[in-house]
Amino acid sequence: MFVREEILLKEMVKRDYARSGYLTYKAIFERLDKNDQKIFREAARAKLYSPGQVVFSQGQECLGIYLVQSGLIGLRRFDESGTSALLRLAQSGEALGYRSLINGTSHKNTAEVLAKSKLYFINKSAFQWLAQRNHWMRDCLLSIVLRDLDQSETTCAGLLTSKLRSRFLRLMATFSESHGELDEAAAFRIELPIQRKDLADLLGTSPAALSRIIAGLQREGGIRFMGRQVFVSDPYLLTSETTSCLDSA
Amino acid sequence: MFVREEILLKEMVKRDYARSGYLTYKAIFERLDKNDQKIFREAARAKLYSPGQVVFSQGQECLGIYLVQSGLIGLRRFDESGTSALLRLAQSGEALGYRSLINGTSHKNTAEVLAKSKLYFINKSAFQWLAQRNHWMRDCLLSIVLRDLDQSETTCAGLLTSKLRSRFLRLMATFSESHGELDEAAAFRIELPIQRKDLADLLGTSPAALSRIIAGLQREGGIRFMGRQVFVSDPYLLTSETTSCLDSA
DNA sequence: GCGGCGCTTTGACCTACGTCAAAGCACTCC
DNA sequence: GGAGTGCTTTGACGTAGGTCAAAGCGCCGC
Repeated sequence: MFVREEILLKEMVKRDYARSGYLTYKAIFERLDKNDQKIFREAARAKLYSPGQVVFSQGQECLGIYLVQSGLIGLRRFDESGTSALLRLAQSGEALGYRSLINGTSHKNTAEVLAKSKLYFINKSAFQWLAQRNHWMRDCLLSIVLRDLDQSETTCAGLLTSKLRSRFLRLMATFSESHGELDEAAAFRIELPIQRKDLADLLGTSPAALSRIIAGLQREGGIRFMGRQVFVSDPYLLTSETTSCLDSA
Repeated sequence: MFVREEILLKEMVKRDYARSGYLTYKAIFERLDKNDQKIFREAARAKLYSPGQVVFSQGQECLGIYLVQSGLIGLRRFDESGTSALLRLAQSGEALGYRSLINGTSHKNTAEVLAKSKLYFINKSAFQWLAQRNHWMRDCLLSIVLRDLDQSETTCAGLLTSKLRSRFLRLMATFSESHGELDEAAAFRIELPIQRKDLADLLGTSPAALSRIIAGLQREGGIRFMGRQVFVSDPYLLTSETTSCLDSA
């Protein structure tokens, strides 16, 4: 049992590394030639945002792309009746708004700031100029979009088949990859980047229901929640949970 | 009221037209030069499938792409515990499996035949050869994937915020675009392309629950279900329904 | 015609989750 | 310090929808 945990943790760290190696705008920037890097740099406008601010709104015309330098942005979709859901989070290295820019539509989602963030803005024409001259950028964008699509379909599948509890644990598992670290006291420590309300929106539930799920998990043991800190003493909790709870029987 | 219905129906037909004008593999084929069209034709292998057959399975290596000539294919995702969900449907004109081909991964979904279908198979190397020589194909693929991503995010948002009933009505609305027609008796007639069981899988529910939703709608009036035929006498049903039923108050 | 098979509907029951409101906490501002 | 504000948790209650099993209903082959 102990050995298996060791392996699991190494596995987690490895995945973490793989994740950071993902295609980011920085990788794209570095592939530009000197001249285009200059164009890029001159076009980029840095701006600081604080929580609650809106970067762009659903339905707005797309004026350019935003690159997340630091912080955390949430992409939210509103339906006709005004209710909304958090579709995904964008963190350091990711680009926002390029989709609408590519196919010339208005923004499909609202980008809202969840934590103090620094973004670079690059206007439409500069981006298109660069994309025009660097054909390989299309390929990069294609693989980014493919990855996003796969992620979206994965969460879709989760929503179609799994209960709240399972989805929450899976969400914790993904946070453990991006915001987790080994801990001497617990086996694993996760620093949640967002508040309960937003966690709830990400899971399509209410803060109240989420709170109960958390209380339940804590009662059962293996995991402890203190504000935004999560201590996982049984890492299998995060990976083992499947839809039908067959393994708990 | 009557006038508004007329407008709505015209609107629907217009959207239907727009939909058929979407980027399909046929459009791509027609843009190839004579020589590449020949390569394309020679590489394509036609095959007939009947309901229940599996075109390719999740986890399998991707050997090439499939083009739907006629019929209907469902893309299904299984999770670790074996439960599955129908993520989307692919009909005439659409391509399957190109995603895994582009980024060189194994298939993420299982393609299952929902209605008697004719597919063309194009092997990996022929496709890559064509894509190599025709750079604009990347752009086409990019916009196809962007559209798919938007669709996926839209259903995701629906799952996060809406109740079964609303999602079902929205599904009917999309079917009305692809499989609906004006009808002299009812205002609108939809021929559902799939059976209840699959409808349920598409909505992430059980056939039993779906059956009750249908019975309920029928009791309230404005829509009638007879097997796979749906008669909509109040087209607003399909579009008006939003999450919180504010408008029914 | 009859039985047999898969799909769909119905019924009865139960649970997960939504909703609303109150109370508990943490943080800031005065 | 105390009041105010926003987030989170808890409680009480209602309901949508899951589950299982039985019954209805085409549809096919014989």
